[in-house]
Amino acid sequence: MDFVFSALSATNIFRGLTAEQVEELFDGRPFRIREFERDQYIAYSNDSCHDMLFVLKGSVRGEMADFSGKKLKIEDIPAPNPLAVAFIFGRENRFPVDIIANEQATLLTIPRDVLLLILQNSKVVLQNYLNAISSRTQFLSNKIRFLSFKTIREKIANFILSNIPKDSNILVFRQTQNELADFFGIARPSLARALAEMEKGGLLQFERNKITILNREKLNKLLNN
Amino acid sequence: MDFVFSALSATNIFRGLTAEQVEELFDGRPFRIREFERDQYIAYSNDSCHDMLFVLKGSVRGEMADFSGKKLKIEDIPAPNPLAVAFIFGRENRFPVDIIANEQATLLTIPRDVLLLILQNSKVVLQNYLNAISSRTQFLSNKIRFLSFKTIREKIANFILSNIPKDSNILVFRQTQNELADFFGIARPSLARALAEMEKGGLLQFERNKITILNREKLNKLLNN
DNA sequence: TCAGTTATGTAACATATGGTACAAAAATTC
DNA sequence: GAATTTTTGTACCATATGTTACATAACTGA
Repeated sequence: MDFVFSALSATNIFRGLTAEQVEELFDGRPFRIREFERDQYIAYSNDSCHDMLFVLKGSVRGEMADFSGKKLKIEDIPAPNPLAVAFIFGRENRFPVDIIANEQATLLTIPRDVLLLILQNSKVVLQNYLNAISSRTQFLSNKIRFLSFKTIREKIANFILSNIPKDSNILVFRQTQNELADFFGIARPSLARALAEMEKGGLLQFERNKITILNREKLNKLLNN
Repeated sequence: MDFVFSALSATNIFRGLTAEQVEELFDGRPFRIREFERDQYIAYSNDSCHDMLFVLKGSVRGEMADFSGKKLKIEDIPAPNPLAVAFIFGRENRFPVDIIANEQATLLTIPRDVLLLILQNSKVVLQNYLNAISSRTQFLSNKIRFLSFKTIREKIANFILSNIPKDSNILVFRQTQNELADFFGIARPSLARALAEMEKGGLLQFERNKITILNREKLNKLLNN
């Protein structure tokens, strides 16, 4: 049972506490440990969600099921990590995804009420929890902001200006053009073409995975036409 | 000063408490009231965010400033409502937007530490707060899901299947096609054309603002090509 | 060094969507 | 109910992006 608390103390939610302090916080309150086999369903999309889950061992994935039941997108969550932090609370507290074990996995289940008690009893955990959920919101906000750029050139300009060091005009990206194109949700040749056109237009120079900004003004302008 | 607590008790964060109970919770802890004129800046994008804000009177707006400083998008927040619930916590606790008064407005400022204390002292407020921030996450998740549909037909299929009553094949929408097109982020004639094509394909029938599903199968298929 | 593999640059074509325009239909106002 | 405004349906064209294909360049492992 010891490993439960030490695994928990390694999560972002209980960060800053020792295994002993975590154990103290639980103070004998109920939780459940469950084992899952590879490909076993842990929760179904649309299930209502009363408990907080932690992956203690192994890893699980979230699959977005669609109207006809076919799988769509995947998110992997390795141990030790909390699961769906934002879905226990909120108006529609249902799982938006199927949760499935990638391999033999150990999960911890904490009833929402117990979680609430813990949050009230530990300022550290409360702050960690708020941080986690807030970071997620901010992550999603950025994602939406990114998706709101319509043209490929806008996406490129946004990517460059967001990732380039403040004191330099050179950006070297680690991804391949293919990965970048996937990240942008566009086709690879379209990315190459757009870069080539921007080069022709005197905005930048590029060579494989190195971009040099030539005209920051114009790049900026692209983003608020 | 009474109106402060009664305004607060009308927000989703203090819902369920009377003005007196809210006052008790504050227990003399510090907060600040500030007045703003129309078009006055309340916070600048990228300012770090130490305090929670409540709009007590009037209304404010969030404007996303872009790299070159020009405005982009707008979100209106009327009184009485909390402001940027998710930005006080999290990794990058900075305002992602400029906050500007739409009219004469009264704002309440609560230091983060005081907020944390209140969250620990009131299970109701804590739960409300978690609900608020979770709902926002879920809202954003749905938004992203929606944005991930690329073609207009996919968007339409998703819209129909999400909004149609379970026991019926008829969807009547209140918006004009123009509003719907804006919501989808597409041009109005493109929406009309897509609907006409789907009608030709035998997926649905439509007439002004009434859509009848003819082939639910095919609509489903559109969403997981 | 060489052979094989992967990544990149580019071209030709197909297609989806945006922009514009306009007529018909419906709704609104007087 | 006539006049005006808004909404809808549709056509035409311009353009951005996807698709496919292929040649070249860079990388990788023996």
